[in-house]
Amino acid sequence: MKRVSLAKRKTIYDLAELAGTSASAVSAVLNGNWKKRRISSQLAEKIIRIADEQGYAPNMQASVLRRERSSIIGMIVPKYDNRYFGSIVERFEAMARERGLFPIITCTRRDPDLEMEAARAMISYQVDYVIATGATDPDRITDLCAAAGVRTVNLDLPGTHSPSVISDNFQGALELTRRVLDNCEKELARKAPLMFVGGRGTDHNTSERIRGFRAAHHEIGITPDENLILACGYAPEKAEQSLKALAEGIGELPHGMFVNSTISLEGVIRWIRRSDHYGERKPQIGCFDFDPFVALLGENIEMVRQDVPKMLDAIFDIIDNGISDRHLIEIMPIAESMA
Amino acid sequence: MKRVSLAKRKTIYDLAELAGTSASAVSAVLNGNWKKRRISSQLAEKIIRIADEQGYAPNMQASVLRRERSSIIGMIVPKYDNRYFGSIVERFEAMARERGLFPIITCTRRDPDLEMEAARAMISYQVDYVIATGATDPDRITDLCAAAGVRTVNLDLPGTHSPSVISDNFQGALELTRRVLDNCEKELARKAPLMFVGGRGTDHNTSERIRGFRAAHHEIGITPDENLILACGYAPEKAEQSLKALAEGIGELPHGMFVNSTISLEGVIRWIRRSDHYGERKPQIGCFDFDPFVALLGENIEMVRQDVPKMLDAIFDIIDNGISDRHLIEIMPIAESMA
DNA sequence: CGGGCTTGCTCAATCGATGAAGCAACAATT
DNA sequence: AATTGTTGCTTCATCGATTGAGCAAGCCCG
Repeated sequence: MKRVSLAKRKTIYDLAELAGTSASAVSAVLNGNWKKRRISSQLAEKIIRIADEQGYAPNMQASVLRRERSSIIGMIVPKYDNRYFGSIVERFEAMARERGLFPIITCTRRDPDLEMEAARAMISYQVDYVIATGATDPDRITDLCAAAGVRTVNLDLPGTHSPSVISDNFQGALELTRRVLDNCEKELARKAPLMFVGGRGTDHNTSERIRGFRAAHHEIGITPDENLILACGYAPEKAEQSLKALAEGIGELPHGMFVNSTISLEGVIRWIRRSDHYGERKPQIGCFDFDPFVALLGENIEMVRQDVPKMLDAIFDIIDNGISDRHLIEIMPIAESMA
Repeated sequence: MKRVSLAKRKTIYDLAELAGTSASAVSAVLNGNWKKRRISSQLAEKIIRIADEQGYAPNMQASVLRRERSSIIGMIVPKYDNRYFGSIVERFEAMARERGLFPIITCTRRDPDLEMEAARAMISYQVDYVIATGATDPDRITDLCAAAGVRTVNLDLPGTHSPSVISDNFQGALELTRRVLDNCEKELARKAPLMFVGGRGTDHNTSERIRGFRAAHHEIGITPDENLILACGYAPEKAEQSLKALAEGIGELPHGMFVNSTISLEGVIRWIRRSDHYGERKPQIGCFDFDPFVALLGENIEMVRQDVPKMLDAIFDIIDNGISDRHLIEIMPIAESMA
């Protein structure tokens, strides 16, 4: 394979020579702090013109190496396979760029080792901040980063060693469960406990949502059935298998269910279709997370949408103000009414 | 806000001092090329132990500054709001990491200016390669990068100044249209032309898909109706509006349609629900792109899934082998049968 | 006309990692 | 004993941008 000889990149020294001036003048001008350095506006204009003509792009490695701060900000994210994380990443990027920060994002597929490796890589690239989103062990990440002098914030799943921004899982689940219970009662003309499907029983979000799920039952005077709580993981297959096993075990399933994520919902809907357990009379569903296609799936599905804009406002509030108290900010999710 | 005094990061000089050796020995050992540099394995072990104890993380900015290659690879992507781009990004990251490359991803929201700005930023970070995915103007990106000695490959949408990997849009659309035509014929007991909804008439993919759409009509001896081809952009709202306008214009719409992306499909389904144009008898739909929830939406929807694994294999084949001929690789998408 | 101030620059050290060149110590060979 | 070779390091220049220190020229003031 022939390697095309590629253009040598221009440096401030090249520009300095072309402008008949010094590299430090060029640097000062292109940084925008030439007023402080008392460079004449004539020289400044000339340098800017030449830089433009030459298509100059600064070498950020050199710049970052020399500076105190890198202005690089890292985000760790579990998956790109749903709208929730997709919108988090998209908005994060935009907000970082607005602030003159360069975002670096890494997808760790809920793998604790990959999370640590990603954090280490980010440290090596001198990030100023790491946002750990939905991390399996946020505190390990925080500790690793802290040792390198890198601040962290947790998003979606909370940690105890750095500030965290999460959804108000209890209130959100309470409200969502209320709606599903209500829909069921209207349809069946009696009160009955629901199922809970998906998520990891060990993670904060799932346990808070289960707490809200229980509370909504108690509110209307019924006792949730512990056997109907299936925190079987997030994967669609897991949800499908758990429902299958439960149906085989107890015969008829409840007419309503709380599903812990769109990803789990995928498995739930598939099982409903395949097994035809419910026949014509579709169960009432509440999904903790929003997807536009789910909204189109039928009128029997309620959703809450986690408030990504507010969550990221809170994240950048923490970052912009250099807050490091280890507190928890909970953002109320939004109930989505069917179109 | 009190600023916690943060740990000073360890450098190879710190490690050298601790090990009673020189920085270059430390560098050689931690790079793994200490055999070439004839460092004794005793010293190597000692240095590795100390680096471990100290939680040393190399400064990649310094490293990249010094090296010839950065081993950073950039990807530009339009959106994170669908499974197609989500899986592209997720797989790209994994494959880059497998090769010891550090991936940097930027979402440009189909904004040509943002695309250029993102490319410039990547050049500043000394990326070795840029993958321009679904770029509105891939050739401008290629030219900008080429001027800085950065190679590019196009993904999803082709360019003419660098190699491109895209779906076989013609064949994919041909096959998808065949299926929908066939489904329609079975239902109506007669042949009739379909609608085409979504995409930009100016982009290569859309025009190729329209060509396939037309070819499938001709194959069964009917003429596609040019008035039924609505390349109205990708946004759901656009699709919804176009359908509304068309329905008002011509009265009854065809019983089948080709939808150019899941994002457009969102608007299509919403319009079908809201307008109740089709009543009980749902239209036959073919969607160029896959989404698991769409698969659950009903039996009247056919989809083709673009073959992301094969596309990325082709991309990395080009990268690994340093190919720069400006050729076009077309990957056949996969027909998804309903569950 | 000399001292002090301002303006408008340049010089040179620095950030941390890398690797070519060099050097000391010892072994092997003639 | 002198030469050559090998082993196992160290030294130092370098990558490109940044920035404190410094310096020359011009101006003002008493």
